[in-house]
Amino acid sequence: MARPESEHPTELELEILKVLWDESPLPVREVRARLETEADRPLAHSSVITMLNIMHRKGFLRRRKDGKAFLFTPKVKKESVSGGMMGDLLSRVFDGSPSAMMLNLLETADIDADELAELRKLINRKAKERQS
Amino acid sequence: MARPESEHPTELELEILKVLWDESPLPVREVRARLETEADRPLAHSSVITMLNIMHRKGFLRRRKDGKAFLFTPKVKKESVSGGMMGDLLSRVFDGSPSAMMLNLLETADIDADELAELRKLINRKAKERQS
DNA sequence: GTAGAATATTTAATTCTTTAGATGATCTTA
DNA sequence: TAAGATCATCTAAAGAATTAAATATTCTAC
Repeated sequence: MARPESEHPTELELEILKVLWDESPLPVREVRARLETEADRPLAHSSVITMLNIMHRKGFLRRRKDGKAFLFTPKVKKESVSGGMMGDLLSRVFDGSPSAMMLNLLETADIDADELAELRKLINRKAKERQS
Repeated sequence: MARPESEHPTELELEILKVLWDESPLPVREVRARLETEADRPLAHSSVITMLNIMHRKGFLRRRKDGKAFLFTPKVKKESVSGGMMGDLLSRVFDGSPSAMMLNLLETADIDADELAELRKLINRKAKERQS
């Protein structure tokens, strides 16, 4: 009768993953500090522990005891999470059409000339790869 | 102490919006039928009403009485919702870098030669627009 | 050894999301 | 006009997400 647990990280979970992708392993205390300074998310110590444990249960993190404290490490790669979330949006919003998604990106995001050149390069590289 | 209401439609809300973007206005009964056939989402009549009313409260839908039944119409455009969700992902996952997002799309999605050509065309068109 | 610091565990409160039963109102038709 | 169909409202249940207080444990410094 309720929403099933998402396979993708939630808002806060993603913030925590970002902290740990940037550097890990980290103890709770450190994760808490960085959430405050880097993500402007000041949480109580116990809140952070709760989240970290939930994420451990979900399989997003690895947890290892170091003395009396736990150290946390991401178990999922940044690329795979991004890819999963992109794929999700691609299928749910754009009915699986990459060019529809791309078009939206071009229209919505404010992209300067350098970025456009960069994008063109990416496409050319991809086109070359395909030929092999 | 809890999660704030999202500015973007949730999973089920998006399915309902898709139905209504495809054709509207529609009465509850019709929305229900299409959710079952098109989205493989068989819900009780009252469940659909509840959702539609929530979405009305959130400002996603317009509601108008037709005889004894209500007719529902989207109040938000497909492009604006897609754009919002893309922008959200762009900032939250790719730190606002469109080319990082694009790269991910190219790597993850399985894009054929025609799609690639299409994407190149989109970029060229955008580049031309920028010059004006 | 005792006070305090640093940890983790337990518990729970709040809001959101999803689902739907029970009930009531109104219309149609036999 | 009474029964059934059709629709809305009210109510609520249960899981998910977010936050944190209260409590217990263990280490450290005096």
